[in-house]
Amino acid sequence: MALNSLDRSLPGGGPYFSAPAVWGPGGGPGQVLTAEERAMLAGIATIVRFRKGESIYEDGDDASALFNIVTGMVKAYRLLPDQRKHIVGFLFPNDLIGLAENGKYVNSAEALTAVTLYKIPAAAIESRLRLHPGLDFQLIGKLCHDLRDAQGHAFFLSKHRAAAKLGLFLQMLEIQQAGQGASAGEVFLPMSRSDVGSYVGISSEAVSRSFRDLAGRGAIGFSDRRHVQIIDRARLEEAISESDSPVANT
Amino acid sequence: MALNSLDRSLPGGGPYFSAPAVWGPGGGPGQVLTAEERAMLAGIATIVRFRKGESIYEDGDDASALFNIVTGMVKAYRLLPDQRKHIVGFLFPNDLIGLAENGKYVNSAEALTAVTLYKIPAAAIESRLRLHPGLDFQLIGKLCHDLRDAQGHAFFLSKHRAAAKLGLFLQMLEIQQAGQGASAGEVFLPMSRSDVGSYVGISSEAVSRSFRDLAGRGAIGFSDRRHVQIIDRARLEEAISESDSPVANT
DNA sequence: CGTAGAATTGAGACTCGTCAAGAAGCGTGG
DNA sequence: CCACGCTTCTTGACGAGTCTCAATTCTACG
Repeated sequence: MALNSLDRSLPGGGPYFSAPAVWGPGGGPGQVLTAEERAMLAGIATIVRFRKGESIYEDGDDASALFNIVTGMVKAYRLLPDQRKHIVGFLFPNDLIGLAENGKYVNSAEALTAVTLYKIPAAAIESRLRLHPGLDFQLIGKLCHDLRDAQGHAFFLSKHRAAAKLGLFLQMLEIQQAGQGASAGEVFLPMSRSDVGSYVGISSEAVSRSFRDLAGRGAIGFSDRRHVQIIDRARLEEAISESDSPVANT
Repeated sequence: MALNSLDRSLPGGGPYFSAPAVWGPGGGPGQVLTAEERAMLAGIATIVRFRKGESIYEDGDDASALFNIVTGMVKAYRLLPDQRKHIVGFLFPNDLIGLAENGKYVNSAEALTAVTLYKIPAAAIESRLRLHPGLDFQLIGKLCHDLRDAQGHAFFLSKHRAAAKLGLFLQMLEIQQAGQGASAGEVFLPMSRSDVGSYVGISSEAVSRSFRDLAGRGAIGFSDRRHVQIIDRARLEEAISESDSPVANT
């Protein structure tokens, strides 16, 4: 519900994504596409929708398009040799998904909620980038951002206590969702406990237990299995930094 | 020693980096800079050297330049609030380091060995990118590559057994170093046990113990604390996949 | 050659993974 | 609308693996 009270109704103005400046001093919150750039992209993009649980693309498929999320949440995962899934990230409105390597997707994406996206054909991308020099700066900025996301993910995993990982995870989701207009302190968890566990590197049972512990400490509260509210930030921070990750002095 | 028998002597032909194609079917091993592009970069780049242990740049500094490693190895880390270090990656010849956000570096870099790099002033980058449309494709490719590296890092951390993490770590280093002309099966570890532990998410003691165990199994051997050889790849693989990471079905 | 830091090794505590059972939620179909 | 069944989630008990603390050995550098 509260996921996109952002002023961005579906028939809206075309693809949209932004990211902090890379080299410049960043004279503002973020670089954004110009109106012309958006219009150009809108000309080649189409709107597609997926229901909860549907697959958007799969690992190894030919990368026919790049997607720009308008509404909803998506999980990106990679299939391990033993058929299990490793969650590499969760994606939100304005995110760009479907980056490829050598023309093939390198992971799979599935809708966690109903999702609306702009689908931008891959064939059109490269040539358009040449014509619109500003665009690739956007893309570079976006990639840098994704890179930091991945490093943040690694940071979760480097924590050893389950409660610390989940605390950071909740903080990340809250920041994301606050940016989408959700009420502060409220976090929506559309993904399963298994997905959370796979992302932060613990078992689904440990997810349950640690959520319960955090709630017991008064740091968070559940109105529903999928809706958490952050009650006491100090206690949450405390849980995150208690007996931190191993080593690291040198 | 064996780190750069690659045909790339220091007075060489200027900055050099390559990465797999992103969207195209990738008609080859990698996109590389054209001779003109390298010449152009050489015109604005200078060569700098650092001794083992010296700091190349630090988190929060103004991002004055981008660096391209010619020779040597570098560690990138982030300082945690409690003054400890979290290793975010190890970098090798041809890697690009010093990406920034809003004009500030987002992590610190330190030489693990004697290092030679091209220093490319940040001020010159943006304008040059506009003049040379091919360059940003390079950069985009590079970023995608780094992104996958970070995801690979996350993958280490998602493994729970220490031996598995170290096995993957050794494989990663071997691949890197083989590309630099090192003899196959030989891995050089210029970083401390603490650095390794911080990177793969275990304590330095666990690094010691697990290396010993891997050696005991006959998977690897040490000629020296810093020089490992991979003796039995099958056994190494075995150690990596024994009782994999937790959960992940859904 | 001596000292400071790194690496190794050992012993004990604690967390989390695994296995297993029960509860709760969701969708389907009557 | 309710009943049914399946999946997901929660909770418990046990065991394995790693962290911590601490002592010892090794290495590198002055």
